Amino acid sequence: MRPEETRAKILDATDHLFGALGFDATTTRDIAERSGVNKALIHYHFGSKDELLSALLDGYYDRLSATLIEALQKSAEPELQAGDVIDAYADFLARNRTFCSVVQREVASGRHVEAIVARTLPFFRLGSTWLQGIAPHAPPELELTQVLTSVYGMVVTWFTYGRVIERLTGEDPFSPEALEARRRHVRHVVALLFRELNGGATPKEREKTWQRSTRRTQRKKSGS
Amino acid sequence: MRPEETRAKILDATDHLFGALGFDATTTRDIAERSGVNKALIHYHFGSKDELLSALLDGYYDRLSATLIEALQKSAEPELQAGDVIDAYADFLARNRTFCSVVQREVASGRHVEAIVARTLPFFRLGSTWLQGIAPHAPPELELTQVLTSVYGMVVTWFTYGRVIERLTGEDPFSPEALEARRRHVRHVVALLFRELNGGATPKEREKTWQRSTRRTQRKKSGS
DNA sequence: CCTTGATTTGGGCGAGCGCCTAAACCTTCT
DNA sequence: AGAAGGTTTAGGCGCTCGCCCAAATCAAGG
Repeated sequence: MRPEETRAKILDATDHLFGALGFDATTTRDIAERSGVNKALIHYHFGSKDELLSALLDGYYDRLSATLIEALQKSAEPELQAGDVIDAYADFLARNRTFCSVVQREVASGRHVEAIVARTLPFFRLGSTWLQGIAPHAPPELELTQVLTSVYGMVVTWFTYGRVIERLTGEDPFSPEALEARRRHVRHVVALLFRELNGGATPKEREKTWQRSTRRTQRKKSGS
Repeated sequence: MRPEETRAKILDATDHLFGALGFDATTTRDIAERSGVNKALIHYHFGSKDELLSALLDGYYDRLSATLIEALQKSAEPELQAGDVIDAYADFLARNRTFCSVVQREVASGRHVEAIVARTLPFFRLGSTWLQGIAPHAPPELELTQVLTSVYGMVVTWFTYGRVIERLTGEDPFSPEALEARRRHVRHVVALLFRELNGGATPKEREKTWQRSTRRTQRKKSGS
Protein backbone atom coordinates (compact mmCIF):
# COMPACT_ATOMS: atom_id res chain seq x y z
CA MET A 1 0.00 0.00 0.00
CA ARG A 2 1.21 3.47 -0.85
CA PRO A 3 2.12 5.62 2.15
CA GLU A 4 -0.43 8.35 1.31
CA GLU A 5 -3.07 5.66 1.21
CA THR A 6 -2.08 4.51 4.69
CA ARG A 7 -2.18 8.08 5.96
CA ALA A 8 -5.60 8.59 4.41
CA LYS A 9 -6.99 5.42 5.97
CA ILE A 10 -5.65 6.41 9.37
CA LEU A 11 -7.12 9.90 9.05
CA ASP A 12 -10.49 8.49 8.00
CA ALA A 13 -10.64 6.23 11.02
CA THR A 14 -9.43 9.05 13.26
CA ASP A 15 -12.12 11.36 11.90
CA HIS A 16 -14.80 8.82 12.68
CA LEU A 17 -13.55 7.88 16.13
CA PHE A 18 -12.60 11.34 17.39
CA GLY A 19 -16.02 12.47 16.25
CA ALA A 20 -17.85 9.62 17.90
CA LEU A 21 -15.85 9.19 21.09
CA GLY A 22 -13.58 12.19 21.40
CA PHE A 23 -9.82 12.55 21.52
CA ASP A 24 -9.33 11.14 24.99
CA ALA A 25 -11.71 8.22 24.73
CA THR A 26 -10.25 7.08 21.43
CA THR A 27 -7.16 4.89 21.63
CA THR A 28 -4.52 4.56 18.99
CA ARG A 29 -5.37 0.85 19.00
CA ASP A 30 -8.98 1.67 18.07
CA ILE A 31 -7.75 3.77 15.17
CA ALA A 32 -5.36 1.05 14.02
CA GLU A 33 -8.08 -1.57 14.13
CA ARG A 34 -10.67 0.55 12.31
CA SER A 35 -8.27 1.57 9.58
CA GLY A 36 -6.89 -1.97 9.22
CA VAL A 37 -3.37 -0.79 9.83
CA ASN A 38 -0.67 -1.74 12.28
CA LYS A 39 -0.78 0.39 15.41
CA ALA A 40 2.87 1.35 15.16
CA LEU A 41 2.20 2.93 11.78
CA ILE A 42 0.20 5.71 13.40
CA HIS A 43 3.28 6.88 15.23
CA TYR A 44 5.48 6.23 12.25
CA HIS A 45 3.38 8.50 10.02
CA PHE A 46 2.11 11.10 12.47
CA GLY A 47 4.56 11.05 15.37
CA SER A 48 2.08 11.22 18.21
CA LYS A 49 -1.62 11.24 18.99
CA ASP A 50 -1.57 15.03 19.36
CA GLU A 51 0.04 15.49 15.96
CA LEU A 52 -2.58 13.17 14.53
CA LEU A 53 -5.24 15.55 15.80
CA SER A 54 -3.38 18.46 14.22
CA ALA A 55 -3.27 16.69 10.88
CA LEU A 56 -6.99 15.98 11.12
CA LEU A 57 -7.75 19.63 11.90
CA ASP A 58 -5.57 20.76 9.02
CA GLY A 59 -7.61 18.62 6.67
CA TYR A 60 -10.88 20.00 7.98
CA TYR A 61 -9.87 23.64 7.84
CA ASP A 62 -8.29 23.36 4.43
CA ARG A 63 -11.51 21.98 3.00
CA LEU A 64 -13.63 24.45 4.95
CA SER A 65 -11.54 27.34 3.74
CA ALA A 66 -11.91 26.31 0.11
CA THR A 67 -15.66 25.83 0.55
CA LEU A 68 -16.27 29.20 2.17
CA ILE A 69 -14.11 31.16 -0.23
CA GLU A 70 -15.93 29.60 -3.15
CA ALA A 71 -19.29 30.51 -1.57
CA LEU A 72 -18.16 34.07 -0.95
CA GLN A 73 -17.32 34.55 -4.59
CA LYS A 74 -20.70 33.42 -5.91
CA SER A 75 -22.25 36.82 -5.41
CA ALA A 76 -21.31 40.46 -5.01
CA GLU A 77 -24.15 41.72 -2.85
CA PRO A 78 -23.28 41.45 0.89
CA GLU A 79 -26.61 40.04 2.07
CA LEU A 80 -26.49 37.33 -0.59
CA GLN A 81 -22.84 36.67 0.25
CA ALA A 82 -23.75 36.22 3.89
CA GLY A 83 -26.49 33.78 2.96
CA ASP A 84 -24.23 31.83 0.65
CA VAL A 85 -21.44 31.57 3.20
CA ILE A 86 -23.83 30.52 5.95
CA ASP A 87 -25.41 27.91 3.71
CA ALA A 88 -22.02 26.63 2.66
CA TYR A 89 -20.88 26.44 6.27
CA ALA A 90 -24.04 24.60 7.34
CA ASP A 91 -23.63 22.21 4.42
CA PHE A 92 -20.04 21.61 5.38
CA LEU A 93 -21.00 20.86 8.98
CA ALA A 94 -23.76 18.55 7.79
CA ARG A 95 -21.32 16.66 5.61
CA ASN A 96 -18.56 16.69 8.26
CA ARG A 97 -20.56 16.06 11.37
CA THR A 98 -17.50 14.94 13.31
CA PHE A 99 -15.80 18.26 12.65
CA CYS A 100 -17.82 20.35 15.06
CA SER A 101 -17.79 17.57 17.65
CA VAL A 102 -14.03 17.57 17.59
CA VAL A 103 -13.69 21.35 17.63
CA GLN A 104 -16.32 21.81 20.30
CA ARG A 105 -14.73 19.28 22.57
CA GLU A 106 -11.20 20.47 22.17
CA VAL A 107 -12.27 24.06 22.75
CA ALA A 108 -14.12 23.01 25.87
CA SER A 109 -11.19 20.99 27.14
CA GLY A 110 -8.92 24.00 26.78
CA ARG A 111 -5.94 21.89 25.89
CA HIS A 112 -5.99 22.31 22.13
CA VAL A 113 -7.37 25.86 22.03
CA GLU A 114 -4.21 27.15 20.42
CA ALA A 115 -4.54 24.68 17.57
CA ILE A 116 -8.12 25.82 16.98
CA VAL A 117 -7.38 29.53 17.37
CA ALA A 118 -4.52 29.42 14.88
CA ARG A 119 -6.82 27.91 12.26
CA THR A 120 -9.85 30.07 13.09
CA LEU A 121 -8.01 33.37 13.05
CA PRO A 122 -7.99 33.76 9.23
CA PHE A 123 -11.76 33.23 9.09
CA PHE A 124 -12.32 35.73 11.87
CA ARG A 125 -10.14 38.33 10.19
CA LEU A 126 -11.91 37.80 6.89
CA GLY A 127 -15.30 38.09 8.56
CA SER A 128 -14.22 41.19 10.42
CA THR A 129 -13.01 43.15 7.42
CA TRP A 130 -16.02 42.00 5.45
CA LEU A 131 -18.47 43.15 8.10
CA GLN A 132 -16.52 46.33 8.63
CA GLY A 133 -16.86 47.05 4.95
CA ILE A 134 -20.63 46.61 5.02
CA ALA A 135 -21.48 48.38 8.24
CA PRO A 136 -18.63 50.63 9.32
CA HIS A 137 -20.80 52.46 11.84
CA ALA A 138 -22.70 49.66 13.56
CA PRO A 139 -24.39 50.51 16.85
CA PRO A 140 -22.81 48.97 19.97
CA GLU A 141 -25.56 46.33 20.25
CA LEU A 142 -24.55 45.08 16.82
CA GLU A 143 -20.84 45.34 17.23
CA LEU A 144 -18.73 43.14 14.99
CA THR A 145 -17.68 40.46 17.45
CA GLN A 146 -21.21 40.21 18.82
CA VAL A 147 -22.77 39.63 15.43
CA LEU A 148 -20.12 37.15 14.33
CA THR A 149 -20.44 35.18 17.55
CA SER A 150 -24.23 35.10 17.28
CA VAL A 151 -24.36 33.97 13.69
CA TYR A 152 -21.63 31.43 14.30
CA GLY A 153 -23.44 30.22 17.42
CA MET A 154 -26.77 29.90 15.64
CA VAL A 155 -25.22 27.78 12.91
CA VAL A 156 -23.06 25.45 14.99
CA THR A 157 -25.46 24.94 17.89
CA TRP A 158 -27.84 23.04 15.64
CA PHE A 159 -25.06 20.57 14.93
CA THR A 160 -23.28 20.35 18.26
CA TYR A 161 -26.56 19.91 20.09
CA GLY A 162 -28.05 17.81 17.31
CA ARG A 163 -28.30 14.67 19.38
CA VAL A 164 -29.91 16.61 22.21
CA ILE A 165 -32.37 18.37 19.89
CA GLU A 166 -33.24 14.99 18.44
CA ARG A 167 -34.11 13.63 21.86
CA LEU A 168 -36.00 16.75 22.87
CA THR A 169 -38.14 17.12 19.77
CA GLY A 170 -38.35 13.50 18.67
CA GLU A 171 -37.33 14.49 15.15
CA ASP A 172 -34.12 14.04 13.22
CA PRO A 173 -32.40 17.45 13.06
CA PHE A 174 -30.12 16.23 10.28
CA SER A 175 -32.78 15.20 7.79
CA PRO A 176 -32.75 17.26 4.57
CA GLU A 177 -36.04 18.95 5.53
CA ALA A 178 -34.86 19.80 9.03
CA LEU A 179 -31.59 21.19 7.70
CA GLU A 180 -33.51 23.25 5.16
CA ALA A 181 -35.80 24.60 7.89
CA ARG A 182 -32.81 25.51 10.01
CA ARG A 183 -31.14 27.20 7.08
CA ARG A 184 -34.25 29.27 6.44
CA HIS A 185 -34.48 30.33 10.06
CA VAL A 186 -30.88 31.42 10.28
CA ARG A 187 -31.10 33.32 7.00
CA HIS A 188 -34.23 35.00 8.28
CA VAL A 189 -32.50 36.18 11.47
CA VAL A 190 -29.46 37.28 9.49
CA ALA A 191 -31.75 39.29 7.23
CA LEU A 192 -33.19 40.98 10.32
CA LEU A 193 -29.68 41.83 11.48
CA PHE A 194 -28.84 43.24 8.07
CA ARG A 195 -31.88 45.46 8.12
CA GLU A 196 -30.79 46.73 11.54
CA LEU A 197 -27.20 47.22 10.46
CA ASN A 198 -28.42 49.45 7.69
CA GLY A 199 -30.38 51.49 10.20
CA GLY A 200 -33.80 50.31 9.08
CA ALA A 201 -33.11 51.64 5.60
CA THR A 202 -35.43 50.81 2.75
CA PRO A 203 -34.26 48.24 0.19
CA LYS A 204 -33.37 51.08 -2.24
CA GLU A 205 -31.18 52.82 0.30
CA ARG A 206 -29.63 49.55 1.33
CA GLU A 207 -28.64 48.93 -2.26
CA LYS A 208 -26.73 52.17 -2.31
CA THR A 209 -25.01 51.22 0.94
CA TRP A 210 -23.76 47.88 -0.28
CA GLN A 211 -22.64 49.37 -3.55
CA ARG A 212 -20.46 51.79 -1.65
CA SER A 213 -19.07 49.05 0.57
CA THR A 214 -18.59 46.72 -2.38
CA ARG A 215 -16.43 49.25 -4.13
CA ARG A 216 -14.35 49.61 -1.00
CA THR A 217 -14.01 45.86 -0.60
CA GLN A 218 -13.02 45.39 -4.21
CA ARG A 219 -10.45 48.14 -4.05
CA LYS A 220 -8.99 46.33 -1.04
CA LYS A 221 -9.01 43.02 -2.92
CA SER A 222 -7.20 44.35 -5.97
CA GLY A 223 -4.68 46.01 -3.70
CA SER A 224 -3.55 42.78 -2.03
CA MET B 1 -14.91 15.69 59.01
CA ARG B 2 -18.62 15.34 58.41
CA PRO B 3 -19.56 13.21 55.40
CA GLU B 4 -21.44 16.03 53.64
CA GLU B 5 -18.34 18.14 54.00
CA THR B 6 -16.29 15.42 52.32
CA ARG B 7 -18.81 15.13 49.52
CA ALA B 8 -18.83 18.89 49.04
CA LYS B 9 -15.04 19.05 48.88
CA ILE B 10 -14.94 16.25 46.33
CA LEU B 11 -17.63 17.93 44.22
CA ASP B 12 -15.78 21.25 44.36
CA ALA B 13 -12.58 19.68 43.11
CA THR B 14 -14.50 17.71 40.49
CA ASP B 15 -16.20 20.88 39.27
CA HIS B 16 -12.86 22.59 38.84
CA LEU B 17 -11.06 19.70 37.21
CA PHE B 18 -13.84 18.49 34.89
CA GLY B 19 -14.23 22.10 33.80
CA ALA B 20 -10.53 22.61 33.21
CA LEU B 21 -9.49 19.24 31.82
CA GLY B 22 -12.66 17.37 31.00
CA PHE B 23 -14.08 14.11 32.27
CA ASP B 24 -11.63 11.82 30.53
CA ALA B 25 -8.48 13.77 31.23
CA THR B 26 -9.27 14.12 34.93
CA THR B 27 -8.25 11.21 37.13
CA THR B 28 -9.85 10.26 40.42
CA ARG B 29 -6.40 10.69 41.91
CA ASP B 30 -6.35 14.33 40.72
CA ILE B 31 -9.69 14.90 42.39
CA ALA B 32 -8.57 13.24 45.61
CA GLU B 33 -5.40 15.31 45.72
CA ARG B 34 -7.13 18.62 44.98
CA SER B 35 -9.87 18.02 47.55
CA GLY B 36 -7.39 16.76 50.16
CA VAL B 37 -9.27 13.52 50.53
CA ASN B 38 -8.32 9.88 50.25
CA LYS B 39 -8.88 8.55 46.75
CA ALA B 40 -10.97 5.61 47.94
CA LEU B 41 -13.47 8.03 49.46
CA ILE B 42 -14.59 9.13 46.02
CA HIS B 43 -15.82 5.66 45.27
CA TYR B 44 -17.14 5.23 48.78
CA HIS B 45 -19.30 8.34 48.50
CA PHE B 46 -20.18 8.36 44.81
CA GLY B 47 -19.75 4.79 43.63
CA SER B 48 -17.97 5.48 40.35
CA LYS B 49 -16.52 8.25 38.24
CA ASP B 50 -19.64 8.30 36.06
CA GLU B 51 -21.92 8.68 39.06
CA LEU B 52 -19.67 11.48 40.26
CA LEU B 53 -20.38 13.29 37.00
CA SER B 54 -24.09 12.69 37.51
CA ALA B 55 -23.94 14.17 40.99
CA LEU B 56 -22.08 17.18 39.64
CA LEU B 57 -24.67 17.70 36.89
CA ASP B 58 -27.48 17.34 39.42
CA GLY B 59 -25.97 20.13 41.47
CA TYR B 60 -25.61 22.38 38.43
CA TYR B 61 -29.12 21.83 37.13
CA ASP B 62 -30.74 22.17 40.52
CA ARG B 63 -29.14 25.56 41.00
CA LEU B 64 -29.84 26.58 37.39
CA SER B 65 -33.45 25.57 37.72
CA ALA B 66 -33.92 27.64 40.86
CA THR B 67 -32.19 30.61 39.23
CA LEU B 68 -34.27 30.55 36.05
CA ILE B 69 -37.59 30.00 37.80
CA GLU B 70 -36.86 32.95 40.05
CA ALA B 71 -36.00 35.11 37.03
CA LEU B 72 -39.17 34.04 35.23
CA GLN B 73 -41.32 35.18 38.12
CA LYS B 74 -39.86 38.67 38.30
CA SER B 75 -42.13 40.00 35.58
CA ALA B 76 -45.40 39.20 33.85
CA GLU B 77 -44.76 40.63 30.40
CA PRO B 78 -43.26 38.00 28.04
CA GLU B 79 -40.57 40.17 26.49
CA LEU B 80 -39.34 41.24 29.92
CA GLN B 81 -39.54 37.64 31.11
CA ALA B 82 -37.40 36.54 28.18
CA GLY B 83 -34.85 39.23 28.98
CA ASP B 84 -34.77 38.32 32.65
CA VAL B 85 -34.35 34.62 31.97
CA ILE B 86 -31.61 35.23 29.43
CA ASP B 87 -29.79 37.56 31.80
CA ALA B 88 -30.12 35.06 34.63
CA TYR B 89 -28.84 32.28 32.43
CA ALA B 90 -25.88 34.33 31.25
CA ASP B 91 -25.11 35.30 34.84
CA PHE B 92 -25.28 31.68 35.87
CA LEU B 93 -22.89 30.65 33.10
CA ALA B 94 -20.54 33.48 34.05
CA ARG B 95 -20.53 32.34 37.65
CA ASN B 96 -20.31 28.64 36.76
CA ARG B 97 -17.90 28.75 33.87
CA THR B 98 -17.07 25.06 34.21
CA PHE B 99 -20.73 24.16 33.74
CA CYS B 100 -20.93 24.83 30.03
CA SER B 101 -17.49 23.32 29.47
CA VAL B 102 -18.66 20.10 31.03
CA VAL B 103 -22.01 20.04 29.26
CA GLN B 104 -20.52 21.00 25.91
CA ARG B 105 -17.90 18.35 26.09
CA GLU B 106 -20.15 15.57 27.22
CA VAL B 107 -22.70 16.43 24.55
CA ALA B 108 -19.97 16.42 21.93
CA SER B 109 -18.58 13.12 23.15
CA GLY B 110 -22.02 11.54 22.83
CA ARG B 111 -21.49 9.27 25.79
CA HIS B 112 -23.35 11.23 28.44
CA VAL B 113 -26.02 12.72 26.17
CA GLU B 114 -28.76 10.87 28.03
CA ALA B 115 -27.69 12.40 31.32
CA ILE B 116 -27.82 15.87 29.75
CA VAL B 117 -31.08 15.29 27.90
CA ALA B 118 -32.85 14.05 31.01
CA ARG B 119 -31.93 17.24 32.84
CA THR B 120 -32.53 19.59 29.90
CA LEU B 121 -35.94 18.23 29.02
CA PRO B 122 -37.84 20.14 31.75
CA PHE B 123 -36.30 23.42 30.58
CA PHE B 124 -37.17 22.68 26.98
CA ARG B 125 -40.76 21.80 27.85
CA LEU B 126 -41.10 24.96 29.91
CA GLY B 127 -39.66 27.07 27.11
CA SER B 128 -41.92 25.39 24.57
CA THR B 129 -45.19 25.98 26.41
CA TRP B 130 -44.08 29.49 27.26
CA LEU B 131 -43.25 30.35 23.65
CA GLN B 132 -46.38 28.60 22.45
CA GLY B 133 -48.40 30.80 24.78
CA ILE B 134 -46.86 33.96 23.40
CA ALA B 135 -46.82 33.19 19.70
CA PRO B 136 -49.19 30.34 18.91
CA HIS B 137 -49.08 31.07 15.19
CA ALA B 138 -45.42 31.67 14.50
CA PRO B 139 -44.30 31.56 10.87
CA PRO B 140 -42.19 28.54 9.89
CA GLU B 141 -38.96 30.58 9.90
CA LEU B 142 -39.59 31.36 13.55
CA GLU B 143 -40.76 27.95 14.61
CA LEU B 144 -40.38 27.12 18.27
CA THR B 145 -37.39 24.80 18.16
CA GLN B 146 -35.57 27.16 15.80
CA VAL B 147 -35.97 30.16 18.06
CA LEU B 148 -35.07 28.27 21.23
CA THR B 149 -31.97 26.81 19.60
CA SER B 150 -30.87 30.20 18.31
CA VAL B 151 -31.31 32.03 21.57
CA TYR B 152 -29.67 29.22 23.49
CA GLY B 153 -26.84 29.15 20.98
CA MET B 154 -26.27 32.88 21.14
CA VAL B 155 -26.01 32.77 24.91
CA VAL B 156 -23.81 29.74 25.38
CA THR B 157 -21.47 30.29 22.44
CA TRP B 158 -20.03 33.35 24.14
CA PHE B 159 -19.01 31.16 27.05
CA THR B 160 -18.02 27.96 25.33
CA TYR B 161 -15.91 29.83 22.82
CA GLY B 162 -14.77 32.37 25.41
CA ARG B 163 -11.14 31.35 25.30
CA VAL B 164 -11.19 31.44 21.50
CA ILE B 165 -12.91 34.85 21.40
CA GLU B 166 -10.32 36.10 23.84
CA ARG B 167 -7.50 35.07 21.57
CA LEU B 168 -9.22 36.39 18.45
CA THR B 169 -10.15 39.83 19.76
CA GLY B 170 -7.41 40.30 22.35
CA GLU B 171 -10.00 41.26 24.94
CA ASP B 172 -11.35 39.41 27.96
CA PRO B 173 -14.87 38.22 27.06
CA PHE B 174 -15.63 37.57 30.72
CA SER B 175 -14.96 41.05 32.06
CA PRO B 176 -18.05 42.76 33.50
CA GLU B 177 -18.12 45.22 30.60
CA ALA B 178 -17.80 42.51 27.97
CA LEU B 179 -20.52 40.43 29.61
CA GLU B 180 -22.75 43.50 29.75
CA ALA B 181 -22.13 44.21 26.07
CA ARG B 182 -22.95 40.63 25.19
CA ARG B 183 -26.09 40.75 27.28
CA ARG B 184 -27.21 43.90 25.47
CA HIS B 185 -26.60 42.37 22.07
CA VAL B 186 -28.54 39.19 22.82
CA ARG B 187 -31.43 41.15 24.29
CA HIS B 188 -31.44 43.32 21.19
CA VAL B 189 -31.68 40.33 18.88
CA VAL B 190 -34.34 38.74 21.05
CA ALA B 191 -36.31 41.99 20.85
CA LEU B 192 -36.08 41.79 17.08
CA LEU B 193 -37.39 38.25 17.17
CA PHE B 194 -40.24 39.31 19.42
CA ARG B 195 -41.23 42.03 17.05
CA GLU B 196 -41.28 39.47 14.25
CA LEU B 197 -43.22 36.95 16.28
CA ASN B 198 -45.89 39.53 16.79
CA GLY B 199 -46.07 40.09 13.06
CA GLY B 200 -44.47 43.50 13.07
CA ALA B 201 -47.21 44.81 15.30
CA THR B 202 -46.97 48.23 16.88
CA PRO B 203 -46.10 48.43 20.58
CA LYS B 204 -49.78 49.07 21.38
CA GLU B 205 -50.93 45.97 19.54
CA ARG B 206 -48.15 43.95 21.06
CA GLU B 207 -49.33 44.97 24.49
CA LYS B 208 -52.73 43.52 23.75
CA THR B 209 -51.12 40.31 22.51
CA TRP B 210 -49.06 39.72 25.61
CA GLN B 211 -51.98 40.57 27.85
CA ARG B 212 -53.98 37.83 26.18
CA SER B 213 -51.14 35.36 26.50
CA THR B 214 -50.43 36.45 30.07
CA ARG B 215 -53.97 35.67 31.08
CA ARG B 216 -53.61 32.27 29.51
CA THR B 217 -50.29 31.64 31.26
CA GLN B 218 -51.62 32.73 34.61
CA ARG B 219 -54.68 30.58 34.29
CA LYS B 220 -52.34 27.67 33.67
CA LYS B 221 -50.23 28.63 36.67
CA SER B 222 -53.13 28.82 39.08
CA GLY B 223 -54.41 25.55 37.70
CA SER B 224 -51.30 23.54 38.51
C1' DC C 1 21.17 -9.76 -8.06
C1' DC C 2 22.34 -7.11 -4.40
C1' DT C 3 22.09 -2.88 -1.84
C1' DT C 4 19.69 0.81 0.17
C1' DG C 5 16.21 3.25 2.29
C1' DA C 6 11.44 3.67 3.18
C1' DT C 7 7.55 1.13 5.14
C1' DT C 8 5.33 -2.45 7.92
C1' DT C 9 5.13 -5.88 11.53
C1' DG C 10 4.59 -8.24 16.26
C1' DG C 11 5.83 -7.75 20.70
C1' DG C 12 6.30 -5.36 24.81
C1' DC C 13 7.82 -1.57 28.24
C1' DG C 14 6.72 1.67 31.80
C1' DA C 15 3.27 4.41 33.50
C1' DG C 16 -1.19 5.49 34.92
C1' DC C 17 -5.96 4.35 35.12
C1' DG C 18 -10.58 3.09 37.87
C1' DC C 19 -11.74 0.46 41.37
C1' DC C 20 -11.37 -2.65 45.35
C1' DT C 21 -9.99 -4.69 49.97
C1' DA C 22 -8.87 -5.18 54.71
C1' DA C 23 -7.80 -2.95 58.42
C1' DA C 24 -8.00 1.27 61.29
C1' DC C 25 -10.49 4.98 62.97
C1' DC C 26 -14.15 7.63 64.81
C1' DT C 27 -18.95 8.44 66.98
C1' DT C 28 -22.82 7.09 69.35
C1' DC C 29 -25.58 4.24 72.06
C1' DT C 30 -26.21 0.79 75.65
C1' DA D 1 -16.33 -0.05 79.10
C1' DG D 2 -17.73 -2.37 75.07
C1' DA D 3 -20.39 -3.16 70.85
C1' DA D 4 -21.86 -1.41 66.36
C1' DG D 5 -21.94 1.02 62.28
C1' DG D 6 -20.68 4.67 59.54
C1' DT D 7 -16.16 6.81 57.64
C1' DT D 8 -11.29 6.95 56.44
C1' DT D 9 -6.89 4.96 55.31
C1' DA D 10 -2.78 2.75 52.77
C1' DG D 11 -1.88 -0.37 49.52
C1' DG D 12 -2.38 -2.79 45.45
C1' DC D 13 -4.83 -5.59 41.59
C1' DG D 14 -5.85 -6.01 36.87
C1' DC D 15 -5.97 -3.64 32.92
C1' DT D 16 -5.17 -0.35 29.15
C1' DC D 17 -2.80 3.45 27.56
C1' DG D 18 0.77 5.94 24.27
C1' DC D 19 4.85 4.95 22.56
C1' DC D 20 9.03 2.43 21.22
C1' DC D 21 12.08 -1.15 19.17
C1' DA D 22 14.24 -4.69 16.47
C1' DA D 23 13.29 -7.49 12.88
C1' DA D 24 10.81 -8.35 8.50
C1' DT D 25 9.16 -6.75 4.10
C1' DC D 26 8.94 -4.09 0.04
C1' DA D 27 10.24 -1.01 -4.11
C1' DA D 28 13.65 1.00 -6.81
C1' DG D 29 18.44 1.97 -8.57
C1' DG D 30 23.03 0.39 -9.73
